[in-house]
Amino acid sequence: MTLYARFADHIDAILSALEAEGSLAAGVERKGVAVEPPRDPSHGDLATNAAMVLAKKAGTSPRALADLIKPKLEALDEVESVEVAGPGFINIRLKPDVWTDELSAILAGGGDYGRSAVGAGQRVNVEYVSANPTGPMHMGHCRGAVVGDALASMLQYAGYTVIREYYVNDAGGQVDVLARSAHLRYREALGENIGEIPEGLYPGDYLKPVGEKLAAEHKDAFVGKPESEWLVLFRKTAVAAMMEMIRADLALLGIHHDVFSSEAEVQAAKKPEAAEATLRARGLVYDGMLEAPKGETPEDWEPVELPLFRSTEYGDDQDRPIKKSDGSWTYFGADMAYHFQKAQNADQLINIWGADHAGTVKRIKAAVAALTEGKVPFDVKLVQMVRLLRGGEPVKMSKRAGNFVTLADVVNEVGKDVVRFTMLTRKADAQMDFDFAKVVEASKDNPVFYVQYAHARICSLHRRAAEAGIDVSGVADLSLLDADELALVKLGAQFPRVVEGAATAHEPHRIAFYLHDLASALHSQWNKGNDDPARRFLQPDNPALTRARLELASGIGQIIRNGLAIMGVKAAQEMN
RNA sequence: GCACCCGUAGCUCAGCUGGAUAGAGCGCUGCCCUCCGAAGGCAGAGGCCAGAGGUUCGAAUCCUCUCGGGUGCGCCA
Repeated sequence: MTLYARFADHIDAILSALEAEGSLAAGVERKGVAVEPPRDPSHGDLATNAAMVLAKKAGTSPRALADLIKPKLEALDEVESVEVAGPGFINIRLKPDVWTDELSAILAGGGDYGRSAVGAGQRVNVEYVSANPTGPMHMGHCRGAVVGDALASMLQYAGYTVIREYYVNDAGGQVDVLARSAHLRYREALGENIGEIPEGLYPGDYLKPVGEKLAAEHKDAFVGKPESEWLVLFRKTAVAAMMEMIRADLALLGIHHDVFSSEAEVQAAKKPEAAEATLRARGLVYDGMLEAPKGETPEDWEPVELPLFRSTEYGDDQDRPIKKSDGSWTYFGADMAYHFQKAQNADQLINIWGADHAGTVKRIKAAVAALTEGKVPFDVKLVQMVRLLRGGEPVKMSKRAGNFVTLADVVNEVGKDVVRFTMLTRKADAQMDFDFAKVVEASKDNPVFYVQYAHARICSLHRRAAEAGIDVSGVADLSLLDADELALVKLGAQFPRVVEGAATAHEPHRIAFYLHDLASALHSQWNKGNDDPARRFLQPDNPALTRARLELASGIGQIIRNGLAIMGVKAAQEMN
């Protein structure tokens, strides 16, 4: 239980006591009452808005209610002083030993400090990456991969049971193109001169091994044969090869999914039919005319009758077709069934999608709401584009030539940890620049470096203490820590709160920003030692003080490690 | 035409699901730096949170409208 949760309970108990005494109207709704660290530390350690939130409903004034709460808070062991301020805030200052105890709790908790039970074991399905199996991962996929993976880890840390899932789009036209491209490479492997790769097929060299494999296994059995004889086989083989490649690329980033779901299997299992039947029975699927798109109507527009899902019922702009005029499922028709399948095995769904799919969010949300009757919360996080730069200049890419920047290239150049951290230094829905030169820069304006450096400094302290022969054995007397040092503990003590907030908001970037703040505070404390040697962590003449300060450093280091672990980044022991 | 995302310091961005005097880095100005670990430190200037209404004890945050940017918009995936 966090400090904040503990005080929320205290406040709750105090309000109940006031009700029992008759000094507060009974049964007042307490929603909205919060205990938070005040923005300005001079206001104290904790603040509650209880008096302001409840005053009106209780028919009293905020100050009057605050004055009733104040003495009861003052009576608590942990509380040093209480002030009523501003419009009715109650500011609480805690005794120093609350913070030294918290430091002990950090050290005792170790890698588990900051874990939380807010998730209460709820099953959350996080679907991310889901890149089409038509080639290697490129940088366009990278951010979603990292955000999704960090989000999944963070949810686990916050007490959710997480399913990491990848949806393999192996049923559409694109994988047919892949199969044809593979057939070309197959003929090439058999010695045929295939010349230029025709427009519309995948030109990448990565299909050569697939062609070679097919040639070795089937000799010339499918040369000059109609598609109907080989398409299914070639598609299957090529998709499997692509997925193997994609998994390897993801492994470079430390990403491993629990479940790979195949669109083709969803269709083969007749899931779309089942979803359609369910919705038809409730009048949510009907056969109707698709409206022409608004704005400029295309000249070749022809109204056709199709089975439509009544997504307008759930706020979409238009009802959406679930089948094409040839009777096959639309992407949406299958995706709807797929989400229904996920929802049957989870209490909550999260999708990480590229921002280019923003236009389809409403319909899939509508589908999930309809199929689960609103019982399964479903969040779609849109991840914005990453602009690749090198020294401020945009990196040139041409899709046609197939020379896009691959994820593997980037990871090999700057390293997994740098990629992962950098991808989390911005809100997911904000655009981001990724500059090869800047992300590896050893300077203060590179948050990756700044956080790692703080951790490395902490590690070095322990090495230095040993080298200097300072005796740091025995139990540390944490009461030797001064106010500035305790301020560092206070910031560290916010970690559990940050994790909970970030987890419930599905915003892993908050961990990165928090770690930057924490690192900044550590560096700042460190720098005080430059002007005043008495404030350095290592005090050769004072082993007891050194011991206490090393504990402080260890605690901060632990939190940095825990935060980095959520992000999937390894903490550096030293900088090179 | 419609929908979605966005508009916060000169620049790049945070802002803890509605809290007190709106923050950080870069850049700028002025001092300081042979320091436990170089890859700097401290301080200062800089804002009508795009604009206008509304909701309430209280709004950068929620609602409506306007302006300005980005993206998407047929049975594609």
